Amino acid sequence: MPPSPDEPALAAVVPAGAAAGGRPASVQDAIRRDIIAGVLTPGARVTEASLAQRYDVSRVPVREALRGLESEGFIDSRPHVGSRVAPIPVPDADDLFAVRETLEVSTARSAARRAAALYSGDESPEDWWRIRREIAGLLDAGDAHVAAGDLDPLVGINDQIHIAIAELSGSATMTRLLRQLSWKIEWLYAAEVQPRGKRLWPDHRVIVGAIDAGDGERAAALMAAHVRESRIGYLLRYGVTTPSSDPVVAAEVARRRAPEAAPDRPSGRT
Amino acid sequence: MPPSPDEPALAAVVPAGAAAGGRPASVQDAIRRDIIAGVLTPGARVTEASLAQRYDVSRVPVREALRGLESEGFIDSRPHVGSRVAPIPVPDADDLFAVRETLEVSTARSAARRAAALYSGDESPEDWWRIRREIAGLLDAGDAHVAAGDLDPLVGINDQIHIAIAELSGSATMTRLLRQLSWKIEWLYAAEVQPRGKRLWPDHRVIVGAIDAGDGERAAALMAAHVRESRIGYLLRYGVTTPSSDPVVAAEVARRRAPEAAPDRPSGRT
DNA sequence: TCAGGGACGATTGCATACAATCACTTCTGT
DNA sequence: ACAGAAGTGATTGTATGCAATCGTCCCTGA
Repeated sequence: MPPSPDEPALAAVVPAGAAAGGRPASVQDAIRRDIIAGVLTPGARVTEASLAQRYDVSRVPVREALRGLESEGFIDSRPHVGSRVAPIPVPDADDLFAVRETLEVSTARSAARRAAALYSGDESPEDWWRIRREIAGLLDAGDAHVAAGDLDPLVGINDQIHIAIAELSGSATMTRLLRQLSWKIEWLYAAEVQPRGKRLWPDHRVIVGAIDAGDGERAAALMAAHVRESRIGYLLRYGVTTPSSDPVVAAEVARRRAPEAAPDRPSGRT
Repeated sequence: MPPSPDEPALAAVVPAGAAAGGRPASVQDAIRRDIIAGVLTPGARVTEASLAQRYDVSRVPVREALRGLESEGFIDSRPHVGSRVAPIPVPDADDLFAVRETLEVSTARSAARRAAALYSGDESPEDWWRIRREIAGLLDAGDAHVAAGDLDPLVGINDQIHIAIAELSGSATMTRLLRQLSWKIEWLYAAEVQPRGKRLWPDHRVIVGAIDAGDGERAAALMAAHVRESRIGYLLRYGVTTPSSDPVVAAEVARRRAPEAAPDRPSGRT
């Protein structure tokens, strides 16, 4: 049961970052976005003064932003010395995906259970439909981009859908953790050169469908397969040599890597 | 192979929090500690001025601390209005333990693998032995407390051991995530009235032994069983009614709850 | 008696100014 | 020529002061 699509769908793509909100959180978001986007490269020295000038604020909001980014792992800073952009956590990629799998499976299951409770009239949270509409808009926006062959925005939209599903689960704690994790994983993707495939995109509608149906176990299973697939895809494309901590994932990576070089590539090169 | 125990072992218990370090992070740590300890109760209004007076600093460090605590989920704050201590995430308990399980299994495995690489002479990180000594001290300290029947400090020591194992894994990202998770779980325990059992304490030496032996899969399996057991224990003691998202855990909770009321209690009360 | 509007108090958000600390350079002595 | 130490510049850490914003109380009017 899709919600009323009378809201402007594409608008949901923009406000995720919250650019000029006047709050220091926006400075933190802005810096983080620049780090993830590669504008601020790992190892680069960042002084409070330069950031203050760059984002046209005083040093105070910059300081608060830097502290937050430090606790998120994007900034390494030493007292009285200064701050640097942290290295991209490529060695942690497999583990990050593993944690994400656990998190998202939980949130998908909870979201579906909450949907079931909603339809049976047990509770009617006001946020539900707003988030549900936002997801509908994101799905449509992603479809449009896929149809247009413009795959770059898909990474961000993808993350927003997953976070919105977490919000649907009603757990602020899980949503917060997942958001942090998504930033890290987005950063990982930024370190990669090859474009991401669009093969996994249709999964989202199926997962949201399971949530709408209130089928917790199905939503969980679908989400598990979805995240696992993206994990395998990342490990394959990035050419991570150390085997995954998950035996199933490791085996699948090995299997796909072994027989023919690259199915996508025209001429296989051993 | 236990490391040289010539260092002051008990000293490792104290500096984990880092009380008066002069840095704003210490203010953040102090406030978080008070929240977890229950000094600042959930829902309590906290103004920057009152906190500044309480910790004898200016409003600026307090502001930075509040921002950090907000992104960690300990503080809910609204712009221009104020901040409150967030509610204890009891509904997320099962999920938090699930994520912790994934995280810790990964860190234990990585730590053991790194130990194996260390013994084969591939690399010799300088931090390794320092952390390994710290763990040894924590294990001894915990043993002493257990022998003395003083179980209260065990919760903190327990967390420190798990975090130290994460540090042993060499992944700053995983360590950071786990630290955040540990704070949350410690907070959950603070909401509980019954004392924690000491039954799981001996597990730690076995896990560390597997790490020392460089046996990654054994360390991972042991850690999985250990965290799962603490998860079951929490769900049982706290009387969480909704079944765990993990079928195995849910079944075990149901099984132990069904037959006799409470094996620990002298006179079972249905 | 109750609804609506305006003013006040309190608190946050921000910018500026100053003190403390560290890294680097340069100077001196052997 | 080289080692060590003091000075200097830059950057962070903190305090104070002011402006913007929100919640609340009270006042006015019907």
